[in-house]
Amino acid sequence: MPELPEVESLRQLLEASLIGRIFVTASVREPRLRRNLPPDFPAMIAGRKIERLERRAKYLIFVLSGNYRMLVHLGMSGSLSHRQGVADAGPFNPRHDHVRLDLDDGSVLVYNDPRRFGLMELYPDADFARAIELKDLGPEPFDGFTADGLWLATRGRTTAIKNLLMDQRVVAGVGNIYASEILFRARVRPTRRAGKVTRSEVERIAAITPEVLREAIGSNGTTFRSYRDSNGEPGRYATQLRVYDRAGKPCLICGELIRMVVVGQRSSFYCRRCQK
DNA sequence: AAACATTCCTGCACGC
DNA sequence: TGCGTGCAGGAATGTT
Repeated sequence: MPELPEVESLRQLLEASLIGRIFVTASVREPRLRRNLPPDFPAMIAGRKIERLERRAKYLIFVLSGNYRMLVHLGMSGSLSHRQGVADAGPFNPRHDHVRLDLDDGSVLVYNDPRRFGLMELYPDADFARAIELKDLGPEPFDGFTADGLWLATRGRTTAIKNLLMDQRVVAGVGNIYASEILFRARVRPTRRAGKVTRSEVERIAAITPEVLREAIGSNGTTFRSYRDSNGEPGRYATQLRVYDRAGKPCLICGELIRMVVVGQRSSFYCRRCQK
């Protein structure tokens, strides 16, 4: 499901209702996620209070009492829903509700992920700093991502600029949908060799990246197919997408028909007149 | 029925 | 040769 805007929207929503809550019990119906959930997962999380909810790239971080953290990634198809009261916690989807976390106020947090590309992991704080999931991540788009950094990352590179924008070591949180959106607004074709992108284009990309993500967060993200927030509401940004999934439709700027091209095995969309 | 909001791993080519 | 890096492709998986 999620790129940065969807995860951040989820974080904000969950934060409102989850801070101060305590995990009472946990049940694991299907431990086989990207990595297997360990058998002691329920025992390790029980009794811990949620002190803060943070986000890094596309990861959600539950800061727990007793110096523990829970890292959650939603992969392609994951979702977290927070349901008030056990009574309306069901009916659970028997196949894809993999983890159920019961809280001290009777509410329930459910992790659902059909394709199971996602991740849930508990770390003692001491190990968290070195968590392999986080250690190679680049700067956050709103904090530390600069034109200079992107310029350096592109020099001498022959891969397409869109691949680089989706490389989590270059900037953390941009995925397939927003990469197309960002490059459309920066007027750079997704297929351009990264090393051939000019300094002024790099500056446009670096400036527009946080703008697009910020706007998407403001709309609670994009619901293209299945993403729902923790209340089951779809994101509203889908109606504001300018090129993604618009192949064959007129460019909103010039009317030229939007093209679809595969870059790095992912569908990419662009306007051949507006984007060089 | 091909395509998919992600990440990780492999193998090959190239340069030192 | 051996090692490091960049890049492309594939795999994990269930739905629509």
